[in-house]
Amino acid sequence: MAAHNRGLASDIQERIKRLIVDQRLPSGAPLPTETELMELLGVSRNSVREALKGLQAMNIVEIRHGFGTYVGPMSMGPMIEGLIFRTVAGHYRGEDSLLQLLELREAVETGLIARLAGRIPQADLTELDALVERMEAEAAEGAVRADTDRAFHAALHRGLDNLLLSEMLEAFWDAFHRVRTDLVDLHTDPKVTCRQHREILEAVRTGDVVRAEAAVRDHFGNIRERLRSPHQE
Amino acid sequence: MAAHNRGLASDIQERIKRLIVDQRLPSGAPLPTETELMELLGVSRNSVREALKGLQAMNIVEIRHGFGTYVGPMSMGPMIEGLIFRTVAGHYRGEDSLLQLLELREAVETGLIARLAGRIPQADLTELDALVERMEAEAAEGAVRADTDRAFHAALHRGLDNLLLSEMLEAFWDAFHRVRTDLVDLHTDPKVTCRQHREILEAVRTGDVVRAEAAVRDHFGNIRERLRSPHQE
DNA sequence: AAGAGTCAGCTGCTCTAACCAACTGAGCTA
DNA sequence: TAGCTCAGTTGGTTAGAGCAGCTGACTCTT
Repeated sequence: MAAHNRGLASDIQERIKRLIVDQRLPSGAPLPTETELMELLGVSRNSVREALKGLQAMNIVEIRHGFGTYVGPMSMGPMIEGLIFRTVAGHYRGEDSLLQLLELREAVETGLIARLAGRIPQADLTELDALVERMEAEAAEGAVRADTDRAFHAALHRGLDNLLLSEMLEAFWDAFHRVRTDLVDLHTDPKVTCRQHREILEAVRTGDVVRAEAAVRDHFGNIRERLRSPHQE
Repeated sequence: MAAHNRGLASDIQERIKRLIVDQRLPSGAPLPTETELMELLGVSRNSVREALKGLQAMNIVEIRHGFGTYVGPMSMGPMIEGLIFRTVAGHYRGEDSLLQLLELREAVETGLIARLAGRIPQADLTELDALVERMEAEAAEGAVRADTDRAFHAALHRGLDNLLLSEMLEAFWDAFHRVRTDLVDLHTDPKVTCRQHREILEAVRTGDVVRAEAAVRDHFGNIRERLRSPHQE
């Protein structure tokens, strides 16, 4: 039993969370209505709503106006928002928050590539081939679309069969991309980007762990260099 | 301008976030009181409070009863809670959520160790030595305290000079530890754990990248094996 | 009988107004 | 001067009223 000194709202949140865990409610399952919760927990409607707002912010519950309250997907969405806000706020204060975010991505992807090398399903390899080709076509026309880069990294990690890891990586990518487009202009050379993605793909295809790690480091190192110099306004 | 169709509370949250970013408010800076926000934004106190509850859940604001509302530390605290809840809920539904969490930690720490090898400040090395010794003393008496393990991993990554990374790793550690102690019993051999920590330390001290990576993988691999077999009730 | 429109009723959303509880700091007391 | 008290400020909680979105059954039309 926690949250005894931290206010009623926290207490209610804990009780609702317990309700979900104890009853093994899956994502999408309906929760009691506000009125029911109010009677069930013996608190006012307002307190119930404030508690739900907190849970909603963490994607633990999902509230649909005029319909009901449901167990949320518990995705990493809120973390993205939190990361973005933290990074933006830090950036404006002169911190190197965007660089820190990039280093985080680099650490995870570097740590994973060894496990991926030589173990990617054929289907995913085919998709990655198509993505690199699309990337090269887009590069020839000027710039690589953000979607394509995101899809490449997502497809790369699909073979891990680890939903948490995939979501986390996509969250980091999203946060980085949003802040990057809002705040700084990186001027990466699209052709270099393509070459680096192809290198990563070939390395994991052949199962060459060392080469794969080097390729990933190279890719991120490229962005990191661009990030270090020309971004202070 | 976003959040026009997602309710008043979201709208208010966006406006408060903008207030923080636009005015470059650092963590700990005071925000307007509820009454002031209510007048400033032209909404009822109730709506202001619901919006603040959401921001509080993400550590973007910090509310102190009878004192005021302040810019929050924007730490990873909420993410820990979210991760824990997600992992616990997933575990009870029969998913391998705890294993996924461990793999996430493994990925990050493995990806970082190469950057650390040979570059750890002498002061941190001294502290790590002391921690391993403490760990060995505790192992001799039965079991290694969780604090000690946490402190080792924290000290290891201090040299990175990346607050986001450090906080994220500690968040992962905390979430894993909380779920592990609540849900499963791993029965790791304390002496083996000690040996693995010492191996990691020696590898980074000598700057041997390959050995360091192997040591980290070995350490996590050990826990991973214990996790795979005997945990379904 | 089949389709479209309407409406009652659920649901969550917002507001107002009052009072409770925690903390601070000025002023009083010893 | 040290400590206490208390008024004022801030957030916490409750209550009740009315608004707004969604669903599904009912009705009217074809």
